[in-house]
Amino acid sequence: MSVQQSGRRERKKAATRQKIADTALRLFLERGYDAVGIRDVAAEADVAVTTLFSHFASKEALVFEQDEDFERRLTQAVTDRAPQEPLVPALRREILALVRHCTADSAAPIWHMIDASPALRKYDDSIRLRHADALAQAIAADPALGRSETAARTIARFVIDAYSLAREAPDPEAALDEIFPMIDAAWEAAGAPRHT
Amino acid sequence: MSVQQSGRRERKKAATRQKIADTALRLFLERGYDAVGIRDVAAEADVAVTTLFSHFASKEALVFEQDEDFERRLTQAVTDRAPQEPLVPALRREILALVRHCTADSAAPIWHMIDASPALRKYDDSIRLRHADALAQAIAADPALGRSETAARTIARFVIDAYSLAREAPDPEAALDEIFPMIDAAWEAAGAPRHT
DNA sequence: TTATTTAAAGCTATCCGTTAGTGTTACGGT
DNA sequence: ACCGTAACACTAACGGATAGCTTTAAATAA
Repeated sequence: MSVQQSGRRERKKAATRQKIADTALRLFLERGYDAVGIRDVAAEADVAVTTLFSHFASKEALVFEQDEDFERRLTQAVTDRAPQEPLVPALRREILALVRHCTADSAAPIWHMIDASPALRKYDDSIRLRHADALAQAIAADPALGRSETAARTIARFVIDAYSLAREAPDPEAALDEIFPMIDAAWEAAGAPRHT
Repeated sequence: MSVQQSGRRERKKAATRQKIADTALRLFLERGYDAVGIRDVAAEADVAVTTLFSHFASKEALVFEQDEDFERRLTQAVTDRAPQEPLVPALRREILALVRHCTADSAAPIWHMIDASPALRKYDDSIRLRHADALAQAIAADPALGRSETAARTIARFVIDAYSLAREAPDPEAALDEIFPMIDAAWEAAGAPRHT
């Protein structure tokens, strides 16, 4: 039961996963998401359909492969911020970085594809909501903030809203400039139940 | 082209639709959403599967039959409010009524079923987002409010968040008491670009 | 080394939601 | 009475996803 980190097995598994993801994204961008079937992806990646689904939970998940650290980055923006740095600006910085990342030219075709597919949009929405839950937990867990759990959940949602609103806005950074003062005001209005 | 409201045809169509919805909801509550297939519902309602799908766009839509006026009620809360009544309290009243409606004992089993099914939760989330778009339009269309389109979209999202957060909270009304002051602060912070 | 265990991948067959194609019935307008 | 068409039915299939079982090959024990 030695803890071999880089056995051949795990490398091969990771390679298979990567090959599937790469193939899928390539085919999706070439022919369109709806025009490519799971069987096409599996055949082109030279794996069985069951293997594909042992690596990815659904067809949509193939597209959001890279997006995995979104949740981690947001929660770390809360937990790893400088001592006594206020919450909202820290979150704003991270959201700005994330929005820039997904509106960059390199990511544009992918997000264009997502926006064009109802199934992908729906999937994106639902993972964002799960991210909001994680963010809410991180906020609620910080005793220095001293807000109720409801306030934490609420602000977490608002921050996720900021991300998706900015992503869809014609000028994402200007949208954030407008939304975050609103979030800040909401956060202040939530008050600190006990701060003596 | 007379506007016959109660032709036999339309009555029969409505009856068929109602029978399908009733049958579906009954079977779902009896045996569980996942344990009942579309073919089961169609057989029990004595219609063809294709007929079922000509009345409802998806299996999930069968569950949200009643919930159709959600969007209309919210947008009307904006457009039909008393002259010069501020926006946020009007929205708060309506959200409170909607939350009470869906947390009432009669609706409890349905919402329990929804919360238990990932597919239904996802569907619910996505229709709420579409409702937010409609609400944003209603807000942006009111010249008396004088907020930017981004601010309108943002507040609309926040209001929808309030609904779903309250619905899931242990004490929904207390949650609204906490969330709406935050929304109000956000709305005030958005300011009125031109009000002279 | 050889043997054993176990994780990864494969194959087959199928379920289930959903849709296309094609009729058939019966209501409504003329 | 006639015709157009809306509602519904039937068959067949498509595409995503899964269950059950076998095969391959890496890790570990002997």
